[in-house]
Amino acid sequence: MSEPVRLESRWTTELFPKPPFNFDATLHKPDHFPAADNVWQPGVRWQTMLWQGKPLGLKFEDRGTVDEPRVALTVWSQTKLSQPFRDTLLAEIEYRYNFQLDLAEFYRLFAGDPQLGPVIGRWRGMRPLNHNALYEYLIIAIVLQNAAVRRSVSMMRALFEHYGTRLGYDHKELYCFWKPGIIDRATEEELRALKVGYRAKSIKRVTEAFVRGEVDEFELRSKSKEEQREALLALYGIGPASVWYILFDVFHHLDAMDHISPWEQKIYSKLFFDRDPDDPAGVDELLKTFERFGKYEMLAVHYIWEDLFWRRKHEPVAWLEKLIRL
DNA sequence: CATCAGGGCCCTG
DNA sequence: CAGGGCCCTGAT
Repeated sequence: MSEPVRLESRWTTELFPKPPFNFDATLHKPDHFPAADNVWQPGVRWQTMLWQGKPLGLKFEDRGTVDEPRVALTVWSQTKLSQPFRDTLLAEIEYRYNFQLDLAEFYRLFAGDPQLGPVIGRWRGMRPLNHNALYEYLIIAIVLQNAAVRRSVSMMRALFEHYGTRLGYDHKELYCFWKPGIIDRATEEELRALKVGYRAKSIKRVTEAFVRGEVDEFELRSKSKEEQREALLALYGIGPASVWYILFDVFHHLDAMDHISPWEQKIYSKLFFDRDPDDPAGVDELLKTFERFGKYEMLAVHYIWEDLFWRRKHEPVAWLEKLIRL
């Protein structure tokens, strides 16, 4: 394997998320599969990022408290970053990481909810976030389709190893996403050799749409949820399940709870109705119970879901283990 | 060893 | 609008 690209230039700044802010529960989601572009340990997250064509190595460090948040951000790069570049980078990070999200109303409305209230108590300051650009997230979504965790992990690793850029910074080596043009020049057969199966076609077609400039992530941000949904569904290989993830994670629609796949149905059914996963509550019944969370439907589900996976991180949750199949 | 279903999606009828 | 097929892989 060739030498990684060493990032020698370094710049440090500080970020001030809106309180309350829970660093670990925001920067690490225990239900996400591990990938070669990031590492987390309590209080620190290393994450690569491709911004305006430049591969960057980011390091976020918790330097505050839930009520007085302060995050040190160090950015490694190949060459010194200009002030305008730094400004757009910080604005992008603020957007993706949801640092200014105001959780006050959500907490006020649901602190007394018998199920959500205690979860909010445990995870005050947790917010949803997305580290990736839309294109990158679409690739992740494709790799998740019709595959269990282990397979998704191996497909993602193969893609990084073949098309990504290995970066060395802060004594870590991590992969950075590729520019769409790289995969646009690869053939479908070449992708299939990475054991992504029929997803090769979707990866090619989605990449092609970006290379042709048919998708503009920044323009989409200002569109309505329905317009975003329509634009995403128009992409080959992107269906309702992937769109549901993207509307919440990438476009921050806190109410986007409209899709329940069979394995998730079993888990929700146990969580919300304490039903045996082998005899789960119906999708309609589940969607109906989520309605009580109104415009925060998906945020509420996110809280309850993450609470479960954090619990699992500390001690195995017997009924859950057979449902997630590593 | 063989067969099968899966943390979707597309396409066909 | 229901249902078959698709790459692979692990489970049976």
